[in-house]
Amino acid sequence: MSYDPQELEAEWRERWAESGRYEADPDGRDDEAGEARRASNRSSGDDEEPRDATFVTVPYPYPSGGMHIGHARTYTVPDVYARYRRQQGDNVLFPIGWHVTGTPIIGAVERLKKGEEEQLSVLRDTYNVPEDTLEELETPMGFARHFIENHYKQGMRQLGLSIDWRREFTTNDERYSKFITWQYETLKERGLLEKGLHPVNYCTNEEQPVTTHDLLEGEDAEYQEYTLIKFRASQRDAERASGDGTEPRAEDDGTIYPMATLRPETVRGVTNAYVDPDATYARAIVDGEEWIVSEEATEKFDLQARDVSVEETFEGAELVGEHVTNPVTGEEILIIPADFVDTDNATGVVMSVPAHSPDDWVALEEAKARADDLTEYGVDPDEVRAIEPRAILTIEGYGEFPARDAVEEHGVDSANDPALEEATQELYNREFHQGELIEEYGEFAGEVIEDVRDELKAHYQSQGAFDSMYDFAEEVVCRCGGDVEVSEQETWFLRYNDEAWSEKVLRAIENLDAIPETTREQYTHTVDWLEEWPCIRNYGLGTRLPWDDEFVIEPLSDSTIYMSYYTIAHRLEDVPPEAMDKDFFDTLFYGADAVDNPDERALELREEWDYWYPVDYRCSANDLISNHLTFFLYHHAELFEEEQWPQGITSMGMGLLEGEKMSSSKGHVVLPDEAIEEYGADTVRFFLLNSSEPWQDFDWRADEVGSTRDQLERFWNRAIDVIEAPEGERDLETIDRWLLAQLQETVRDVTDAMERFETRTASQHAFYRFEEHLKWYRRRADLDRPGSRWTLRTVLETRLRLLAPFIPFMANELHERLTGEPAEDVPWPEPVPEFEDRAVVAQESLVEDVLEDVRDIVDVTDTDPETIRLYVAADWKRDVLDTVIDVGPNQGQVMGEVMQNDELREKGDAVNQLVGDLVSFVRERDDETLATLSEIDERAVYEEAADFLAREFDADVEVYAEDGDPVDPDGKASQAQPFRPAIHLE
RNA sequence: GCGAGGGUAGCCAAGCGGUCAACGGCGGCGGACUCAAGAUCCGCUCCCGUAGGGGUUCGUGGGUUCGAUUCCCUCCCCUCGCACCA
Repeated sequence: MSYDPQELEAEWRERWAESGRYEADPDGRDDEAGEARRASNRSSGDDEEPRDATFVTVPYPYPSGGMHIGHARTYTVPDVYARYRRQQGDNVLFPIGWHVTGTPIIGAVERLKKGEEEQLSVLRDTYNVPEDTLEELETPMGFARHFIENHYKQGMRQLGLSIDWRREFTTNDERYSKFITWQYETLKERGLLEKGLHPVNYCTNEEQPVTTHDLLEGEDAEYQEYTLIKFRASQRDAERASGDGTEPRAEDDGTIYPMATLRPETVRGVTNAYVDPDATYARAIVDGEEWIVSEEATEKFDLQARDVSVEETFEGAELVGEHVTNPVTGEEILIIPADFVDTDNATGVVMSVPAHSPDDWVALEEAKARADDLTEYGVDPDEVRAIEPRAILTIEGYGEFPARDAVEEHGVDSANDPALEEATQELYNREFHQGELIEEYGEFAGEVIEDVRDELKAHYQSQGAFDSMYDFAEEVVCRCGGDVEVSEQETWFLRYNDEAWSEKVLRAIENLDAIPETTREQYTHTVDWLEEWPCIRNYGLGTRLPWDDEFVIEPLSDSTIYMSYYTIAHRLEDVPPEAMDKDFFDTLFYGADAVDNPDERALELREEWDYWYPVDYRCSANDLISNHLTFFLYHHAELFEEEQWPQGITSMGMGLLEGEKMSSSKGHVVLPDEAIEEYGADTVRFFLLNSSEPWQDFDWRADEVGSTRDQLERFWNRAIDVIEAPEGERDLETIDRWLLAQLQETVRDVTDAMERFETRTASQHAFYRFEEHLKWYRRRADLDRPGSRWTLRTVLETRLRLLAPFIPFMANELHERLTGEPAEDVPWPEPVPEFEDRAVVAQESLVEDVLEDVRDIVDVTDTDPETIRLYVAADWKRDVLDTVIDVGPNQGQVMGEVMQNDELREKGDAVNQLVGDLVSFVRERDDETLATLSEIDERAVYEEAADFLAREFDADVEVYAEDGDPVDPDGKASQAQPFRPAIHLE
């Protein structure tokens, strides 16, 4: 009966689907499927004891594309745990749903409808969507449905995931929306939602907010908050202007020239300003003040919720030569022209801090060099040449003007030198972390920038000297071709920085089983820096904001407590959506007393919710810790009682394909159904769970998957041999007991590992490590003996149960053939005390040691011995060992003790040497091992193994006692030490 | 920069104070079986070695210890997250 995974797996899938094997209902709430199942389930069939409810979840898939092998692991990890807990006797619920909220699916559909080549290629080539099906994908839910049904669901079924399919839903379902509506109404009522302004990426062409996915250029661009330093027009210019007849720009000192910087602390180092003389600037009334900024900037301010009216526009050249006053120092500075000014960046009026900015240093040098040319703008060249850098901080390792040092050190020779960028980066960094402000900064003097920047900024902001704006550092373009700017929009926020709320979450984190443990700190850290979260969007699939249906609740905000929805999702058919109002859910989650007139149906559902909740384990991904998983904790902490808070979260690593990141757009993915077709589902599962622990990254390498498949096939063939051989009887020899002892150890190791989600360790022990034991056993034992056959059957049965969570198809099939029942229907193994035997394990390792030593000698001497003589150490040596064990591994003390004995004293140096060796021997072993060893009759062990060794080396094997007057041609016998026999080959 | 994780033999990867030249897998080499190939089984796979031995190793440089791959510190390098994106 050869291994045919396709056929075998198809049968089991069929069987599971037909019997509703994984449909889980609360004990006591029986349906027919549950009855039938329990009747066939030995572990929980007759005894009355209720099973523990275990609830495992995994983030519902987002079907904006197909499923790949990385997803396969994500969903198989909880499946393995679910299967394990079922064998442990638990009632286990593992449900799944579909997340369609937000814009990615809509975006994908749009791109498809536009006929974008890249999108078509992903659909056609990566995900094998048939040409005539493409049309069905042209609506968002049509698109989602396709991937749900043809990819995810199919992949999950093929993998053998033990999902209760009755409970699936999408987040666009009417009833689900009712549930989310309840959630947000409740949060609003509790004051955890807040309305406010928030910066978003905004397409100026489409006139709407856009997501990262919508961007053509600048996908990685992040907007920054610039500080605006509000320089004011100087009186002097007004006078001068009226004197010489040119149009005065600054009629009075109320006109403001906002200059943007990311380093507000440099305000005291500004020596001059730059404008682009050829660009267009504007005089605008901004929030009631008169501002001079670039024309582009007026649009930005308008988008950023400021009240802007442009009074007039003019050339930048008109600003050149004017003077403005520093709002902090009161100093006047000169505006000069520069071609490097980008008017589309921030305000288009640039301040210059030559002492601390290599860019500005170089620019000033160049400005001075061409000062004479500036007369054409009416600028006095001497005034330009008189501009001196002004230092505002001190930093170790630099002179008065750090920018000059940086420029010199990096050998920057012009404004276009690439080294300038490097010099700037380095200096900005160092100044930020090490620079100390000079005395003029008063309360901030002597402080390191890093510590006071925010405070300093707030200080001047409150005085009206500073303001702020958002802008990108690079150009950002929408897929529609439109310019993307930062806009401030009215939005609703979840107040994740609310102190009382955060406190509760921190408590939830404390009590959480965070796997691996190192993630706990990441949760705490996230809670610490999390601010308000804008929880709505202007468009997308999902639930409308209950009190303003212009907005949709965004994906990370409608997926925080949906695990509770699984508990009732399959029983809502008879509840009309309109009945699912606030009272309904209050009753469901808070009980009959929570409302005046509790809905009977809700009360009934409440029992099931209560039965399954809390979530025992959520298996998720590392990169979701800082948002989804923390939000999940937030909402549970607020909306549910502490007993219903999540018990555990397992964070998973990501997947690589042949050492590289997977990418569906490049077609660099492996689809589960292709992999399953090629290798079988058991192989795919086993590879995914065995090649690394869940939280580590894994690497799908085809040749290793292939070799995993070979290993499983070999396992299958051996198992079939055992199953088909006569049963044998329990008539055990030492080597059988040795194998059974190893089996108990394995059961223990595997169980411990499973409890900690260590799927790699567990499957390694159950499979590979035990294969090593079997390898040895096959060499050592006579496999035709009835006792051996009994042993091999026992071992196989236990291992199949241990492996059933990993390779359920094969393990169930083989177990059923062996015992008449599938492995999943019998209990998880426990160590059998009768077979635990440290002594037999220790003895066997002596045999392994001797085998290895003899082989070493054979190799080194390149001989083929006819006779192998083993000499077991003399009794007195054993006595010395006992002394070392008694006294402890201390050379001096042991010698003192040993020298009391006249006989030993006579042996002199030999004893000293022996004690030295035995001291390290003892030091390297724990007490239990030593105790086990001291019970062993070493000579008997070798005598029993003599036949085996003779077979291995095709030689005669003689065992002697060193002190029994042995045949000793080369005088080797005296080399014997306890547990290390002397060896002679001839 | 901040937070987290990691750097182990040709590759992947375990070990996390002594039993470690370091589990296991892949690849490579040799042998058995076979007409042959595949599969399977056995052995070898840092260097040296005609007796089970010796030498040098676990990113770098220090330190703690009788003893460190394992603990502490320095530095270098890599990966992930840092938000309104699922």
